[in-house]
Order: sequence, then structure tokens, then C-alpha cells
Amino acid sequence: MKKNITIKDVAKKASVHVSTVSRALSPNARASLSTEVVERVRKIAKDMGYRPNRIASGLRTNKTMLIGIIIPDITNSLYPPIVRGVESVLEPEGYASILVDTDSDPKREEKLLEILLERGVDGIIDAAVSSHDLAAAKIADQIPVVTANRRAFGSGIPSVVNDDAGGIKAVFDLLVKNNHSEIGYIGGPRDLSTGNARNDAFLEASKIHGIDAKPENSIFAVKYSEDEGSKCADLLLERNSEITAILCANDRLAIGALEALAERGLECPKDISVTGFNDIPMSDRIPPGLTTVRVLQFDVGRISAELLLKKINQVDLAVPETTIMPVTVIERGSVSVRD
Amino acid sequence: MKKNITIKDVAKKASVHVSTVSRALSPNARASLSTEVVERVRKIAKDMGYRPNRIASGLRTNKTMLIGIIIPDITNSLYPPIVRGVESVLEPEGYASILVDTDSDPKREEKLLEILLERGVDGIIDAAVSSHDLAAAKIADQIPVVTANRRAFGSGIPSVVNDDAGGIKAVFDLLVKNNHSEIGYIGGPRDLSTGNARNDAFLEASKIHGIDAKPENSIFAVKYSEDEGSKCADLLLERNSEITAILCANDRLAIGALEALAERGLECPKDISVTGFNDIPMSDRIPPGLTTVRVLQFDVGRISAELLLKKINQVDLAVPETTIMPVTVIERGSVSVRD
DNA sequence: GCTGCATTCGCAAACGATTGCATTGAGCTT
DNA sequence: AAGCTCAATGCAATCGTTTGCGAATGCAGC
Repeated sequence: MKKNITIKDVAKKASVHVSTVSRALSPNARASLSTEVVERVRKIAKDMGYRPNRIASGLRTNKTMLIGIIIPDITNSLYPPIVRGVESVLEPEGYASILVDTDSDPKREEKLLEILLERGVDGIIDAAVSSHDLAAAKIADQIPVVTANRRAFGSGIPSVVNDDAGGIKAVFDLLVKNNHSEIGYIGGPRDLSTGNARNDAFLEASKIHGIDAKPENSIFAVKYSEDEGSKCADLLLERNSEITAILCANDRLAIGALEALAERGLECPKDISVTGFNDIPMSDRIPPGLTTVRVLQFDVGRISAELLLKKINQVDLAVPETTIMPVTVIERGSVSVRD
Repeated sequence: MKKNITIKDVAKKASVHVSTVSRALSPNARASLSTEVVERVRKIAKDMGYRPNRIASGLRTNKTMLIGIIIPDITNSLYPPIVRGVESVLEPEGYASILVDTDSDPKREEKLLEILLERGVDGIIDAAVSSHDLAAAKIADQIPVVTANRRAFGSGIPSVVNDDAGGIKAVFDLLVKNNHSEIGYIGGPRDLSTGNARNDAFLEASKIHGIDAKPENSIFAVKYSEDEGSKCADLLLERNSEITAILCANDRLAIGALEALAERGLECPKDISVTGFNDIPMSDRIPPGLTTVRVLQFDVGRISAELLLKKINQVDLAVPETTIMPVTVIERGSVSVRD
């Protein structure tokens, strides 16, 4: 594996000083050089196959052009679109991204934040924050941070999230419109802002529609998984067999719920309606087709990155603390109209 | 945002030379120092909140402890497990990874490889190579590269792949065992090693079973997508209505095929059986449950990373050029037994 | 008390790029 | 022709670490 060509090699071949090469290659500094020299140096550099060393440049300028992306788990289909959204704005600007997974472990999140700092990332997109995240808050006054999909309450970290409340209310409305009144709720984890917001919204929606939110009709999953969804659905039905619809804080919970229904010999939507949240891939293909709330994860990532760039480039520019992305109810087969 | 603490600050506070601090903090060099000094320096460094600057260290040592992961598209559920597998071995060794998506565009792949080199990654895992990839081959003699899930024929790049041939033969066997003999085939893209291998295996399996592989029973998708699967299935059925089973080179093609069947009013598996490849998430939940070939993507990533580490640490150590991971047929509902 | 050898640490040069400042020289003014 | 300006380029320090080498110290052996 051969030695890399440096700016010094180019300088020698062009018989100019290294600083001249540096300037010739830098779009900004180029102006202070004669066009002939710029042309000559650039040609020589190209011919020699010169490849700038971003490490050296990063050391000198204190900008690595790297950003860190923290997510709970890339195998969870909710997160890849966020990553792509982030990349869609960062890559054209010359940034690359270091991706890390926390596995929803706050300890790991803290450690990974530290690792990212060691590597001198210019900013961090954190999609793995807990609702009251101390680690993230601490990091956020050392380096620009934006949270995506979730928020860390009281941290002052700008966040880009989906309209969790609006989505829940909308599906609630839909259920009520279809004459459901005994509605079960499988909530999200309370230590996540999404869980928080959706749970609160469910209560509020009940109140608005004048429906008594009986405690036995609500249950809270400890994590967003299919298994949890099944368990919760089972409990719900044991506690109240009058339930005609189950509103779930998340698609995976909903899929689990569907499974639990099937095992009990209950048919969806004929016997019981089910709704989800997120519109994850395949939720249209799982029978009877999940009625759910579509979120714009790509755009969540995109806008997070835009905000982050602003914070990086203009340190004390005020950016919106909370950006809420619109959601849309996607009606499929899992909700029936009662008579 | 406050200035970072450097080794120099620690040195001053400990009233020792920076080199002493460096050695005290390095697990290897630590031995050449007295234990008292080591202890004292480490304590002071910790108390001051010293955080090593990997950029500076990388410049000096010419090792960034970064590796690049190239995949076609992280939103394709086939790839996240590979990424996690890679991370599972690299993270404990102190590596972080830069993830990039090619969108299956060879031009982009080439550009991204260049970007990774500029950033001084210590090695690259490429899961986006085409079957005859020149860009990857060129890069591979400048820096350690391992391909995952796919291979670049004739490039000499070590690859970790699934037993594509074995998987296809196994499902073929299964179909034959269930008395299917008029078998349609939706093949993979020819410019991918997976497509290549699976297509060849289909032909070979036909021969083994003494089944005439009629040209009109085979069709090749230009990419692995549900849409392509639908289109191909339609064509297949138009060309030969006697087909009783469609063997697909990939789950997404199979899902598309299932859709096409449904639109034609054909029932799977009663009228036509369908098989896939990969066992992607949700393929168990899509009715009637896809019979497919399970691949060990996490392990593909894991072993790729292990190979890469070996190449990084011992430049001229011979590593296996091809590592083939075992596959298993997962029987679900999409294959019927004919009488 | 001197020599010799280890042990422990400091010195300073790298790594490759960037950038404020100094220098050069050409062209212009008077 | 001297003085001046300004454009174009060179000089050298710097970013934070690592590491080969050499200096200092201490101790053992004689």
C-alpha cells in the first residue's frame, strides 16, 4: 500500500510553496493567487492523484466535517429514513456521518456521546434521547446538538418531532366517528417523549369527546415492541371485554395487538379495531392493513440536519427550540364502522 | 462553548512533560513510567476532564480508528443487520464507523470510496459492490477492503457472502418434493453477485432434477424491488399459465409476486406457490407467510469486520478470499403440496 | 569512589494542512 | 528616478499527539 501524496509533494513538483498549493486548492483562498498558478497547481495536484488529508485539515481548523448520529437501533425501520434525511442535507455540504446505536441504553448513549466528542464531530443529531436526558443536555453546551423524532424536555436542545398529540387525536376522532366509544389504549414508554406526548393526547382526546378514560382501558408498554403489544392487548381484553377498538401508541405495539387478537380467535376489524402510529414499512401489507398515522421521518432528519448546520455555522444564532412536523392518518382496513 | 483540555494542560498541572502524559495515558507505553507518575497523571487527567483528541492522534499515527461501511441503502431492511454485525466487533476494539449509501449507483459508490479515503478510514466494508466492480478493486490495493453480502468477481477482495446457490437449490428441492415441476423463476439483477449466483443455481437445480428450464419460465428483474416482482410475475404468468410455483431470487420480488397474484385473483399457495430469499423482517407476517431462505446478515457483518481487522493489523496476512455463510429454508405458508 | 547499567523522564521532531504576516517585485505616480 | 501601492507568493507557527533518542538519576558491583 503506497504512501499518500501530500500537499508537499505537489508543492515540490509545481515548484511553489506548500501554502500556495493550499490556497490554490481552497475555493476561498484561491482568489488571492494568480489564475495561472491556480490552474497549474490544480492540474498537477490532479495528475499526481493528490487527495487532501481531512485529518490534518481537521486538526488545524478544528472542524472535522463529521457529524454524529445517535439512534436507538438501526434495525428498527423507524430510524433509517431519519438517517437518510440527515445525509441528504449533510453530504452535499461535505459532511460525513458517524452512526452509533444505543440499544435504548442510557449508559451506552452517554458513552457514545463521549466517543463522538473524542472524534471531534462538529455536531450531533440525537434520535435516542430519553424524555429527561441529562447526558445529552450536558453535551449540548459543548457542541451543537439537535434531537430528532424525540425531545429531551427542559434541556434547551432544539428538537424536530412529529405531531404526536395531533396524530393520536386524529385517530381517536376517526374511531369516534366510526361509533367506537369503548376504546382501549396501549401507551408508549413513559421515559420517551413520544410516549409522553401520545399518552397525554389520548387522555385529552377522551375528554374532548366526553368519553370517560377508564383506568382499566389504558395500559403502558415498557418498550415499543410487538411482544409488548401482544401482552398489553391481552391484559386489556381481560380487564374489559366490552372494548371495540384498541388505539396503540405505535405500529409495533399494534402489530403485536393484532397477533394477540388472532390468537384469541378475535377478528380485526370485525370484532375489534386497531390503530397504530408511524406507518412503518409493511404496515400496509399486514392484514387487514393497519390504519395508522404517517410520520415524515425523512423530513424529520432533513430538518434536524438543517438546524444543526445553522447552529454549527452561526454559534449564537437562535433556532426554533421545537419544530413539529405534520402527520396524516392513513386509513386502511383495521378500523371498522360500528352501527 | 469552552476550549478543550489538551495533553498540554494536563502536563502543566502535573508538572511533567507532555510526552510523559501521553505515555501515562497509553496502555502500552505506560510500562516505561513509574507507577506513581502514571497514577498521578491519570488522576489529574480524569479530574480535569481530559478527553483525548483522536484527530491529532490519528494524524501522528496514521490510524484514525475509523472504518467505512458502504451499503446500497440503509432503508433496505437487508442491510441494518450487517451494520450491527460489523459494529459488534469493531466498537469493542475502539473503532467507529462512517456509514454511506450508494443508492445502487456505481458512480456514487466510486465517489463515496474516495470520500472515505480522504477521511483516512483504516478499512472499508463494502456491501454495495457490483459483480465486476472496478472502483472497489482499485481502492483495495490502497487500503484493506472486505465485501459483505456480495462479492466482486476477480477483484481479489475478500468477501463474506451467503450460500446463494445452496439456498436456491434448497427451495427448489422443496418445491420438487411438493410435486411442483412447472416452476417459474424471477431472477436477480445480473450485475450483482447475488443475482448471478442465484440465477446459475436455479439452472443447475433444474438440471439436477431433470426439469427442463424453459426460457419462458425465467425472467430477470433489473432490481430487487416489489414493483419488479409484480411485473415479472405478470409476465411469467402470461407466458405460461401452467406454472404452479414461482421461485424468487429475493423476498421483495416475492412480495411483489404475491401482490400480482392477488390482483389476478389467484390464491397463494392454493393456485400458485411462491418462495423468497433473505427472510426479511415481516416476511412471516405477510400472508400466507413467505417460505424463504434465511440468511445470517448479522454474522455476515460480524465476520466481514473480523476479516477486516485482521487485514488492518497484519497487512500481509492471508485471509480467506471467500467465506460462505450457511442458509436455512424457512417453511411457511406460501408453498402448497400438489397431488 | 568510580564505572556501568537500568530506569525514568524530557526534548524535539514529526504527521499534513491552514493562515497571519512578511517579503518580493511590478506598475504607477509625481 | 525615487517613492508608493498593491497583488502575488513565501515563511513559519500552529493544531494535539506520538515516539525515537538522549539526558539524568539512582543503584549495584568492584
